[in-house]
Amino acid sequence: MPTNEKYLGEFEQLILLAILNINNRAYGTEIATTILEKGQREVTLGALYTSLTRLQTKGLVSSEMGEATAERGGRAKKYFTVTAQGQSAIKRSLSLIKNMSKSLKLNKTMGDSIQDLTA
Amino acid sequence: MPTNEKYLGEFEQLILLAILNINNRAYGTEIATTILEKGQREVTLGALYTSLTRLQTKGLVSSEMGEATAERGGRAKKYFTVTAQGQSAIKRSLSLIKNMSKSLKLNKTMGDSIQDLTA
DNA sequence: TATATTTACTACAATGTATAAGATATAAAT
DNA sequence: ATTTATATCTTATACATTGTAGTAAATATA
Repeated sequence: MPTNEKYLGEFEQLILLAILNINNRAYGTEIATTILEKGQREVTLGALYTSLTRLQTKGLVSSEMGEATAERGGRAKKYFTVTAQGQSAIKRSLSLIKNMSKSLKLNKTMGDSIQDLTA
Repeated sequence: MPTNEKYLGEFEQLILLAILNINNRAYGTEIATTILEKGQREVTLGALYTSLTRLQTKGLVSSEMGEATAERGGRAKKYFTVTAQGQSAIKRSLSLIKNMSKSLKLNKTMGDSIQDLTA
């Protein structure tokens, strides 16, 4: 595989999708909350920042420093944005799953679920 | 997370979907070919068998030994089937991605792609 | 100074991937 | 018929990448 077509883990997918859901310029806690609400999945901030750093190293997200929280202060926020390369990566990842899941012959419960995804 | 709700990697997803595409009772080479054709992605057999063994350890697939290839012979095939637990896992995994990708505000190219996936 | 808020560091577990070796049934050769 | 060759398939081993969490560090406001 070419360098820019490397494997994208599920957690990385979730993070990219969460940032896109926030419409970019998203910071740690905000991303974690989005994944919890939309993805029904808890994440620890340590795990999240580790992945964000790796995604940035791979050029899939960029970051810029912001301000501290207004009410109570604290450390400055770091805002993340999905790069064009990141969009290509998530797009490719979703297409792959779509291609593999369509036209499956499954039991009813499973079939409905897949149909719901690809209909 | 409970034990049966552990993380499912992208490659593991592909393998489960490939076996389902074959309608179960699928063996190594056959699975690799399916992933290549439907997923547009090459896999080495070594990587595949390693993952299959792990999936079986987790109870997501079961296996049974079969016969050798008719024309040319060789080692006996090992047939894999997705278990009920495996079906639940892939279903959960696809639902997660669906929930995270719907109602995204993206650029046109990206938007069309996602819409195509979740419409 | 105390505390809430957020990020960075460190370490280990799980998953992805490939190369090489092993096993075995048929085909071919003599 | 026995041996040798070869195609077919699986196992074993090793290392890279990604997932995850606990803990420490930084810093603005109360």
